Amino acid sequence: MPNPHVPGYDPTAFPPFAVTADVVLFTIEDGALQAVLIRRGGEPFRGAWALPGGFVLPDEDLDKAAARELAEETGLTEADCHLQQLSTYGDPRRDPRMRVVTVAYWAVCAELPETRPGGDAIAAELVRTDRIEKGEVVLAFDHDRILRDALERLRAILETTALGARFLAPAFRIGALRRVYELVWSTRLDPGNFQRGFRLSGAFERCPNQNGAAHKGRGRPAALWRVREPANSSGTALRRLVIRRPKK
Amino acid sequence: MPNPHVPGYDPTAFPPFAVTADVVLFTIEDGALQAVLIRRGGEPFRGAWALPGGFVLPDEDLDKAAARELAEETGLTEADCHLQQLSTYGDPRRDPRMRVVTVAYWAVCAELPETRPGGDAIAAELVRTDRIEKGEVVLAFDHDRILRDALERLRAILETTALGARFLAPAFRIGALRRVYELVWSTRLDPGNFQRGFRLSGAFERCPNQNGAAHKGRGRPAALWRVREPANSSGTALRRLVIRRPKK
DNA sequence: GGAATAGTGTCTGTAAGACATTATACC
DNA sequence: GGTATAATGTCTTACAGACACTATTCC
Repeated sequence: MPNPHVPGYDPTAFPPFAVTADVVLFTIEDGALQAVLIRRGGEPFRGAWALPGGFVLPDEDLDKAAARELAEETGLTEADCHLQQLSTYGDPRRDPRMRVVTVAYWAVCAELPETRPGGDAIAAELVRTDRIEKGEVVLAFDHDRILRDALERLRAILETTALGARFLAPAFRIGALRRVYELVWSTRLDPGNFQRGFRLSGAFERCPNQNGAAHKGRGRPAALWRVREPANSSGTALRRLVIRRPKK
Repeated sequence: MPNPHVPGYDPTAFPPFAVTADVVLFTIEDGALQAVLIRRGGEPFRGAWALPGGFVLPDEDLDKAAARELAEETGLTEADCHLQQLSTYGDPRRDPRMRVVTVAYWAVCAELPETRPGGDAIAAELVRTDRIEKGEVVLAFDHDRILRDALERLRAILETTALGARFLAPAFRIGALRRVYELVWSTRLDPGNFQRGFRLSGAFERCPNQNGAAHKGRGRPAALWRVREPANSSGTALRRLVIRRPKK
C-alpha cells in the first residue's frame, strides 16, 4: 500500500482529489435560528440550496480558505464571526462529477450585511434551520447532513462555552442571550435561573458605561454585559459556562 | 473564484491535493497511556515517529480508509476498537514534498496483537503519551500537534461517554475502569465516589455469570460489568456519564 | 392600573467531594 | 494479623430547577 510517509513513492501516480472548504454560517433573524445558504444556478442540484464554499487554493491553509469563502460570499471578515472546523466529508459519490473532499466549518455571526464591502449585493440568503430539520428544504450534495451535524455541534457548544454571545453585538443584555439559547435549543429557560447561571459562570462582565444604553421596548431596563476576555484567568474558574440544556 | 458547486468549472485545471487518513490509536499498557506510532525509515523525518496512515484510495470513503490503514498497520479490525474522526490538517507546508491534506482519526483499543492475522510482525510500536507531552519524542510532520489534539479530545470524551471502557475487555471491573480514567486524566479518583458515579450513570450493567470470573491479585473480588447497549434507552436517562474531571 | 421585562430571593432535591466503615481476598 | 482492594454509608457543600416577589419601564 502506498504511504506518503515513505520515500520513493510517486504522489502524481494517484488520481487527484479536489478539496473544498464549506461553511455553515448561523445567525439569528426574525426570531429564528437561520443558516446562510446559496441557491444553485446549475446542475447538479439546480435550484437546491447549498452551503457557501469552494476550492481550497493550492497554497492556502484550510482555515484561511474557509474564512476567504465566507468573506467572498457574505462579506463577513474573521473579526465578525466565530469560525471553527466541524468535520470532513469524503464519500466517493457525494459529488457526482468528481471526487471532492469537503472540510466543513461552522460559524456564528451577529448580523449579516446586505451588501459586500465592494458594493454589490450578496448572493447568500437566510433559511430557517427548523425548516431544514423538518426536511422542507432541498439541499445539494450531502449538505443536509453537514448542516445537521453543524446544528448538533452548535447546540453542544452553547452548553460549555460563551459562544452564544457571538449571535449578539459585543454589548448585550442577559435576556437577549437567553433568547439565543431558547432559539438554538428550541426550549424555554427560566429567566431568573438563567440570570443566576449567567453570573455564576464568570464568563461575562458588565459594560462600564451603562448610561448611553438606550432602552427600547417595555419592562425594566436591562444592564449591558460583554464577554470577559479569556486572558482574564484570574480567580473565577468556570465549571460550566451558562446553563444546562433541559432534558425534555 | 472557482467553485465546485457551479457548473462549467474544470476540476482538472486545479493542482491536485493528496488526501491521507492518519490514526491516533490509544491503548493502555504497562500502566500508562500509550499511542501507537511507526518509526520512519526514510526522508523526510527519517528516524522520527509518525502516525499510522496513508492515502485515501480513489473510490474509498474516509472512514473506511482510516479503518483500513489501522488494520494494515496494527492488525485491528473495526470491531476491536472505537474509531472516530478527529480533525483535518491542511497547512500547505506540513509535508515538504507535496500538498497533503490529512484527515486525522483517533481510536481506542483494549490490547494490541503482537502479530497480524497474516503472521508477520507488526511495525507499529507503543510510545507513552506522557513522554510525547513532555516533548521528549520527535514526531514527523505536524503529528505532534495532531497527537496533542487527539489527547485533548480523548480526555474530553471520557467525561461524557462510556468510551473509557473501550480500553478494557468487554467484561471489566469498576476498579480497572477507574484506573483508565486516572491514567488518561493523570489524576487520582476516589474509589467510592467513582463507584457511585459509575452506577448512577446508568451506562453499565452487571455481567450475568459472575461465577467463572477468576479473581487475581489481592483484595476483595470485584464484580464484572459491561457497557449497556445504547439501544436500551428505556428509563434511565443519564445526565453525565461517569465522573467529573477534577479541576486541579 | 395593567402588562411586560429585569432582577433578587427562597426552598427543595440531587449529586459531587471528602471520608469513614465494612467485606473479602492474598501474604 | 497485616495489607490491599471492593463496596457501602455518612456528612457537607454546591447548584439546578421551580417559583415567589420586587423593580422599572411602556401602554
